[in-house]
Amino acid sequence: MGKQRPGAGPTLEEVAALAGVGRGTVSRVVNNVAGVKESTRRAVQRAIAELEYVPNLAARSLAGRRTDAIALVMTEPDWRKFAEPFFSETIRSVGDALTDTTLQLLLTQVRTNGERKRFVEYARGGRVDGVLLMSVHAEDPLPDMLADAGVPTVMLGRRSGDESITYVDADNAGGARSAVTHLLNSGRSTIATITGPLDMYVAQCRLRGYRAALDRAGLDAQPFWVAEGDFTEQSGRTAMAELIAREPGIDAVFAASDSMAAGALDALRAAGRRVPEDVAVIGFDDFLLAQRTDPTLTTVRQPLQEIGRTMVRLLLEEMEDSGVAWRHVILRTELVLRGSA
Amino acid sequence: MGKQRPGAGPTLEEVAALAGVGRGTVSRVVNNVAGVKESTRRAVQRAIAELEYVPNLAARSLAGRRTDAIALVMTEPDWRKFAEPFFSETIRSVGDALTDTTLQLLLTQVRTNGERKRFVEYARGGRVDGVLLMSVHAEDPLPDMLADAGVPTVMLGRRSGDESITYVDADNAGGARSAVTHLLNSGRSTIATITGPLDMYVAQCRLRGYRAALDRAGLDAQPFWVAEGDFTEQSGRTAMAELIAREPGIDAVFAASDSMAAGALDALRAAGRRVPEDVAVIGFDDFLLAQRTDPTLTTVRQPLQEIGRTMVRLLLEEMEDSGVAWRHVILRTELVLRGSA
DNA sequence: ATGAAAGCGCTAACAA
DNA sequence: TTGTTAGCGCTTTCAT
Repeated sequence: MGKQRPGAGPTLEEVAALAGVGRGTVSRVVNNVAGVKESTRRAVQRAIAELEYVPNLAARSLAGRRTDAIALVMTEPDWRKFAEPFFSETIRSVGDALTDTTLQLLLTQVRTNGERKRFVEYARGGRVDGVLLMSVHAEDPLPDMLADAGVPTVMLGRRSGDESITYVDADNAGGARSAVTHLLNSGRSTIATITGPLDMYVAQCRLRGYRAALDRAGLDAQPFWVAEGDFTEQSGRTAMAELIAREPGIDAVFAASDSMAAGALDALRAAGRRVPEDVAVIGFDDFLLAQRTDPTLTTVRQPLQEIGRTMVRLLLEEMEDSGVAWRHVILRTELVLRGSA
Repeated sequence: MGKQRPGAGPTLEEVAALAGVGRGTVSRVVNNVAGVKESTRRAVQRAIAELEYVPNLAARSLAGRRTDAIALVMTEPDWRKFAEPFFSETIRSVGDALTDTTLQLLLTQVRTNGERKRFVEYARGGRVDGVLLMSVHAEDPLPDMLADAGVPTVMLGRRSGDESITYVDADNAGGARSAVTHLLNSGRSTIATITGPLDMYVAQCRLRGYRAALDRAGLDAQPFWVAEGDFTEQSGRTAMAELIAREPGIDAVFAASDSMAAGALDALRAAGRRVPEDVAVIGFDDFLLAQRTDPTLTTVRQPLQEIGRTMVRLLLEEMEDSGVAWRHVILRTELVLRGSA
């Protein structure tokens, strides 16, 4: 049945003995440090293979260096959201960005305060070299707890306009503005919006962009053109139904996520509206559409692949020389026309 | 900007000095070991608070005991599946089962062989006390690698009928049988099935159950009544379209996941079939429907909450006294009638 | 009830 | 190029 407990395996010392060298040499071989005669290296490797030696990671990180692990944290109290494509896509892009490294990616869900506390102890305890945060709500104290503990931290998105932690974000206001401007240019004038949860800065920004575009066109955004969702498809359906009830003359909708856009589309069709003839719909990319049969929705596309890469890069830099100032990176979005707007 | 690196915090020794006690005593207080005078305990706690002491987890696990962390691994090469509700539900149920413990749950995605290797080193290196595996394909060597390394391991589902690793599974064959029997009892006779990927034992079992029910009724399962999907909604749509083309007379469908059932429903409606009047549909619960507006599909329900609890319980036991024989637990399923069958 | 001391297995600085 | 050694911060006997 294998060994008793992990940690019951052979040690560096036993390998050294078998290979007839000192422990230092074995350590050098294991860590690929230059300056070991090729023949000795070979002998050590043979001993390692023979004993099926695996370094004890606790000892390694205690002795000084890296942990070789980083955590990607989902601070989302609503478990249903874990199934949103935005999460799986983000996880994937971060995983991809890590393929060339030896870093182990650990995902963690933080829903309750108990889990928050447990995770902070885990991170402060030095079990990870750095932390990536996604989907952070405005009032979440986790980023500051981590920063105060000196744990290198990078967020995907920000909690407010005045953020003192390194983050990577998409140009949400700009993306929303370009979407709505596009709708205006196509001759639409009664343009509703379905926002994300307004306790999230990302949702506020997209709403701001929507308003800015209308403003610039000399139009007043009517309060009853705005309905709040929570980024899920279901909430898009509900919000759209409400909007139609309030203002039957709507001829365009900007949804702050494309899950919500898909929901809105459902609701519009259920109400007998033709899309895009009667109503044009634009969503903000959260990658749902890539998985759907009907990829006709126009979307504001976030460069998620690049967001993942950038987060990892910033985190590695912060791990390298911690204490440096935080940095903010805003990535451009792109309007992808696919026929429904 | 906080401390330099994690691990730069105060040590046990400094706490001991400040509290005027020995290191052993501080250790006892931190670990809630009985046999410390109440006044001393208080003094130590004050010192801990004062210095904001957090134990170094690497040192702790090196010095002997637990790691206080377990990993939940998704061995799924197809990243799209991460968005399936089955995963988020499983994660949630395991997380819930862990609330009363001090164990940190780490999620890990293992898609490539590189990631597999990296994770095995992580686990063998003693960074987790145990591993939970979900969605394991038949040919995946990961479970054996972990077992050989002596890492306590529990799987959700099994890779074959002859599994030598502890697992928890639903009664897949039985659930499928009861579903199809129900359809037969309702007077249906041309019953198709959409299977999961047949390289997964779970899919084979559900197919076997389907066949068994037809057999028992004296019916022959026609080969062209069977179409293979991959558990996703999209694959359900495709498979259903194919089935209709092959056999227009289908009056019932058993889908091996309810994501696929939902897709099948779509395809049926698109083809002008009325559900359940013309065709009855039953899915195997993967929890998609809980999130949908139209919860009318009849499903075979797996007790996922209990599956999560059971996996955690078995893992804890295995961590306790490792080396014990493996155990298999099969949980009963339940047919939940909701109107479409 | 508490202090002292011996490691846990490794890395890194220092010698040789 | 390689061996030796001093810790890393904690748990855990063993005395006291």
